[in-house]
Amino acid sequence: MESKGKYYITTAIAYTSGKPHIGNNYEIVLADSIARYKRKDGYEVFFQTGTDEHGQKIELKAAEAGVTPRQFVDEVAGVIRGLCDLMNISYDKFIRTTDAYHEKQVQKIFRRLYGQGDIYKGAYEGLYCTPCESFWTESQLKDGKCPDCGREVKPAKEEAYFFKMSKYADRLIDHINRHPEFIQPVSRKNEMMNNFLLPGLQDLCVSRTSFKWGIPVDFDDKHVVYVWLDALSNYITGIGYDADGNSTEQYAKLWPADLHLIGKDIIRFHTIYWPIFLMALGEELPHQIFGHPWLLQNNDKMSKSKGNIMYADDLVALFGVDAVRYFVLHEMPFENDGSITWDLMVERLNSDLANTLGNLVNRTISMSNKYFGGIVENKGVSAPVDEELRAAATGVYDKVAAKMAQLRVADALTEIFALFKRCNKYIDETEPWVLAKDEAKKDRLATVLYHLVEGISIGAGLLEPFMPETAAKISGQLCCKVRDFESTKTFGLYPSGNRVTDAPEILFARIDPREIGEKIAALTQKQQKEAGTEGEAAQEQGIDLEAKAEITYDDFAKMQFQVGEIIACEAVPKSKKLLCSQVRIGSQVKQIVSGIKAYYTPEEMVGKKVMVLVNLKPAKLAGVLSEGMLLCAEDAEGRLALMTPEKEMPSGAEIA
RNA sequence: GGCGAGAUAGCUCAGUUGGCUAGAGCAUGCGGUUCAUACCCGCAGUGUCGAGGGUUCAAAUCCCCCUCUCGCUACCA
Repeated sequence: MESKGKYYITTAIAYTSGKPHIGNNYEIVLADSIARYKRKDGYEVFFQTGTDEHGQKIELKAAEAGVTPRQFVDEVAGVIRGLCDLMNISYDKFIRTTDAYHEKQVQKIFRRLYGQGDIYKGAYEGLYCTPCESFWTESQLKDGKCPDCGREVKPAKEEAYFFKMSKYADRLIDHINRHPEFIQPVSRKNEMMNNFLLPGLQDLCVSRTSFKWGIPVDFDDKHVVYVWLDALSNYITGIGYDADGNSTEQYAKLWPADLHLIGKDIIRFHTIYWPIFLMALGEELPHQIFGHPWLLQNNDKMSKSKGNIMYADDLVALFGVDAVRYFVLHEMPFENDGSITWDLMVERLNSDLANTLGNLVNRTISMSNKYFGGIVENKGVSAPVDEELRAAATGVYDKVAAKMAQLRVADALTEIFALFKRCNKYIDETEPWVLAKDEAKKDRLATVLYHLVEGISIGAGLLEPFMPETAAKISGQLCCKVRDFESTKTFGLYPSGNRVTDAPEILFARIDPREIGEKIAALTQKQQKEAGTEGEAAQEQGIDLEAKAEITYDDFAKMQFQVGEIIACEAVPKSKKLLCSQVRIGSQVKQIVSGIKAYYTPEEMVGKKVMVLVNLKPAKLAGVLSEGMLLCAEDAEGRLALMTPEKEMPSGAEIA
């Protein structure tokens, strides 16, 4: 077949901090389907995926596990790659950000951007007062001087490198406006424009000194390269980019990427920072970035303590690879988050895979064996009903192509299944078992079965990119090759006189919801047990913060913490997140506004004893005066928990 | 607070530039059939198309306003 050109597709690389769940694997199945489809459609596809392996979080997790970061990421990257293989992902390249060629290029890229002035050395956390040994941000300064002692402050020694984002902002805005397809879905484009580009881009800090597990800046080895500059570069280093201008032929051929497939949470990095890095390097921008929605369970994020994490390997063990592929592809809408529940999955698999498709193949083959000893022969005795089947079958490719052009994979699948449904209907219309009773209609019967086999064969050919194993199984049972796309447009290519298998295997067994329910319950329990036992100790995902500058005891002593009792609380009108509390501290009552409405109702606030920062300068929030701060702990998802004394303490008690 | 998206049958959702009895799939009920994995085919539904107002010969579709969800974002002390 003549090549339609190259097609370079990537997924986001997976962070090697732990085993990914099905919500993460969804993306790679989607990418794989697109890659397989394009390949089969005549493109020279290059499909890259991989793992993102640097960062402080990994450094800490490795320490916790008592291994080196390298050992840790080797282990997790192996698990991730194993899941890819399990899901039958047809990647051409699996890149790891710890690969030597990648690290070397990232260093070169950094050096080059520094050399040309796009990256400059600055101070990360503002200004330093030497006598006080304190860092200050500009907003903290008093008349440009140390708010503490009133002396001059100097730029900090804790330096960092920054990238001049603003320099390229206009060009990027222009590019986005000229290429409406650049950011998909379009609603995301508006978010990026309105929230970041139009208000003015901040320069981005692109190095860290607070941890070591990263790619060192080669001319200043206190610093490691910021993980995003490192990670994003994989899209070019993986295909042979060289920052000194000696990029490979493969690079010349493949870049720019045709599609970066990513989750909606990292759209900002891919549609703003990445294009700007590329501009600075003088490289072309990728054609399209698609931020897909999430696969959620009951509109809930998956978590171990809820016991509702679905892992690809568990699902595959329960349902099989293609059933899982089918489910995630079919259930994912285009723009909104998709939901996944066990009930939904069982229902889908039973109705679409077992009933519509599996049973169709099974009944067809079984009739061929019963009536003709497995020989499928076109005797050419046609009837008007045949024409509809023929038209339906040969028209599916165009319909699928139209959907795929818009990356509407779920809709493409629906088109293919419409053909299988049409085949089932055809059986009803032609009633082979009636024909079989009449010797004179034997040739008509043969023709009908031939048409059916042909319809199934075409369907299988179209199904291959999405469910490769199933397509192979069907073709195996029909004893023919999996068809290419071109041959799905012609009806009657199944070799007449061919013999199908005499022992058809069940393609997809029906699932008994009760039986599967028990297995699921076992999985849930196992997860909760793990979360319960290990969760409190080492297994708990720790949270790491950017290290702040050291402070003295005097700094600490300046803050007045006391126990406060909430005596009244109400929501702040016109605000989404604020609660306004009246807090009794000793004999005085302060009004304090806090952004915790999402986690506490005003009713449950009342009566609580909480930790209050009392001597904070009052400020207005949403127009309401706030005279202090309620202290909260915050987890990785931003959930908040008020700090309360562990034993009963009177209001006003000092916390020190 | 700013910007944006959405609210359509029991469930998941489609509904192009306004047009005629508002659709699909699944689930439900009834009928048919028996080759097949208690499967397949047909029929039937029910819907104040979130509330209210307006433009129009005609609105789920355009305008205004309201309610509620959701996303991104903010110096939420």
